[in-house]
Amino acid sequence: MPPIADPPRTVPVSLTAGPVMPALLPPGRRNRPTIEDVAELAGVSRGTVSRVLNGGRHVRPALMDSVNSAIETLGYSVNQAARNLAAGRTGSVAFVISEGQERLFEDPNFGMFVKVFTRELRLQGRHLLVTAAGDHEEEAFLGNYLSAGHVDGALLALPRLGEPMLAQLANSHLPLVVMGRPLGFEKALSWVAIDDEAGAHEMVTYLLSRGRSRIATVTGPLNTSSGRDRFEGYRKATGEAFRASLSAEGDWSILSGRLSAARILDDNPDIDAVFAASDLMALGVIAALRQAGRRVPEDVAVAGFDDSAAATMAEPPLTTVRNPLEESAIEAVHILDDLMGGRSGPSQVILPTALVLRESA
Amino acid sequence: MPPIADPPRTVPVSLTAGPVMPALLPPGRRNRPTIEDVAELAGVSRGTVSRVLNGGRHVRPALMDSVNSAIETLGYSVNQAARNLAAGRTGSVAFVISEGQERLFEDPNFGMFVKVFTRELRLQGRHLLVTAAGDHEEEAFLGNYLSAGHVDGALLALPRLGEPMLAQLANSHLPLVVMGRPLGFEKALSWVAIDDEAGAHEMVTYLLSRGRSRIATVTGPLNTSSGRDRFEGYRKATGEAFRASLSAEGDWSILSGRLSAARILDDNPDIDAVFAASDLMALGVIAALRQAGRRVPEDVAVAGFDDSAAATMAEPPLTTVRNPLEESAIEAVHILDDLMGGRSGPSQVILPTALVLRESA
DNA sequence: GCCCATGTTGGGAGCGCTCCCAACCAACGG
DNA sequence: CCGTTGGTTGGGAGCGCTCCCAACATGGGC
Repeated sequence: MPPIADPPRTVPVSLTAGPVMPALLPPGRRNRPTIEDVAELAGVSRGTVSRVLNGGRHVRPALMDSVNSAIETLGYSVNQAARNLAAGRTGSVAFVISEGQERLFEDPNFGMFVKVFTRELRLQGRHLLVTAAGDHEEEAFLGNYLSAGHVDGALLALPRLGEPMLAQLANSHLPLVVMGRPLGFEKALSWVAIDDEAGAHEMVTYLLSRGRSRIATVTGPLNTSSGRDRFEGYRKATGEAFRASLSAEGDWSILSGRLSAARILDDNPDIDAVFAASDLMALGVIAALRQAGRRVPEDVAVAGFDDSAAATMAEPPLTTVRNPLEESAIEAVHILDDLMGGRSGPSQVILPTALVLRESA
Repeated sequence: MPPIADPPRTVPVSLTAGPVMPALLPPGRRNRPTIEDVAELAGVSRGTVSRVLNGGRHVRPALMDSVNSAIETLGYSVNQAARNLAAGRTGSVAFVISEGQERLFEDPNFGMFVKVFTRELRLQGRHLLVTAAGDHEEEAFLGNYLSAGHVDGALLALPRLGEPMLAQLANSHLPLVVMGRPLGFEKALSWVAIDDEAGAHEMVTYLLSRGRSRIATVTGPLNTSSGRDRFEGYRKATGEAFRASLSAEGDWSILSGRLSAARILDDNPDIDAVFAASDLMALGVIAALRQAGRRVPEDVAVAGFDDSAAATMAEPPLTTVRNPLEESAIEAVHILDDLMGGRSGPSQVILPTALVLRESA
């Protein structure tokens, strides 16, 4: 097939019914039926079709039916760009994460959030935009981008304290929902969190009730609210028995669990339980314990937090605290919807956790 | 602050509060400067600004500068909805995954793809829409949605053979790029894959060269091209020594690695190496080996595939095959861009792998 | 039977951009 | 000097929708 340069602009095509397409029509345009086509077929006006499309208020049932069947036969679906332009919204919501650690992307929570956000948002006809700020420069850029009206709202997962972006966005008038408790902005912002402290407290109390008395802990990063709160739960539950040398700070990862447990074990060979603030760290703890010749759970009980997939796959299966991630995500999207619709002011939700008993403790 | 109805069009507001907004302005609209504002400030026409915005062809450098500085001072940024509507494209690209296994979302690859796709697409002014089809009904819905012109193109991660959606989409005229080799559509579609077979072959050959002679393998799912190809590489490298009982099929997960290795070990207590088709399965293999009293790598060498984060964190660190995920993702987005721009037809890319030697083998 | 409240319906006026054509300009050759 | 060429510029005409208002039904109360 020889390449043809500059085909004649007007091609004298013989009668092919329907509009002859210049073949180079921008992708996506391709004769999609418009609201006008639907209106004509249904014998109503544009306005009525639009009303049906938006819930059908003030439309007679009979008309609704004919509009709907016209939509069906034409295979019509609304053009989001047009809708967004006319309605003055963008139809998309940002999922903002600080990518301080590359690792965040390998975090199962991330995938879960993306999945649930996407699904729930689509029910509202909105899109999810995943945005990550690597360094501070990107962060500033992102802040501007978000404030500039490219999105209708944002879901934030900025776990660390004192994130500069949080302050910037909090002042931007953009509807926001924070995943986790945003320390310093608890009143001003909407957020969805779980009861980290209660969950940790319950777990440690359980351990105590099973006769374990020397309980160590590997905490999450103490510059995150979850890290702090879970530690606080541990601290309160241990009460008088609390000793600083029984705790070490991890970073949620398997490796940090192993290292922290090894360190604790050096100074406290007599521990009989370890509460790890995440399942992954619990995995590391078990590895360290084994290496030190301890049996789990006979010699040392191990408990995790999150009830992630890793918990069931562990050997032995992990006793842990259920972290209702999916519910959190759904809740967040609903709150954001209300916020964007001007239906409510800042609201906060704290979801309960639950003990999940398996074999490791 | 009393609400002000209909503020005069030009308000000499002090810098603090910004423009006084009529409170009920639809979200996202909020007085964003338009292309017209920029044109006025720069003393040119709308058309010229638009040209600058789209690359600046046919615009005098002097004008470009003044337009750009007007953009700067106004903090203007283009309204995507308007641009998309006028240009007849949607500005978004779908990332389609079959969610046969819930697990996919916990797959680090998923996060990596989302991240890289998002980043690269944004450079093109496009958005990523993550879409997953759970059951067949959702799948049909999704197929329609995609074909209906809601996106300009799609990136597909449908690893299993004979995905019905693949056939549907392949006929839809929608620009597509498949991640991995789409068996049955190798010629018709664009795709980006890695050389699974060569990578596996190289690894097994390496194991052989180190004196290991009874090499087992835990394969990936054999209804995926990667699963097949990696197995094929193993098979060819083992040559005459190949024995069916030395292989077992896994599903990429840690657990399946452990179970498969245990099974192989039962029949073949004398193996001296295991090639697992994924790092996660290699982790499971190591666990099973340990449980059976074998030392790694002294008694049995273990090799993985992917060079994921899990590989470095393993104990001992995993010898594995590097899977250039990020490069694949970038390549896919570029190919899709060319496809959407009508700049090229279907094209296929196979990226090379590389041996990563660590301590497990 | 008339009036008003309430519930529907039609269609004009944009939303902010790109596309495209006509108008313009400068430089060049004849 | 004029016509021509090729690069630049302005601005009209939409893209497909929502919003809103005026017009029109309908029905109950008087």
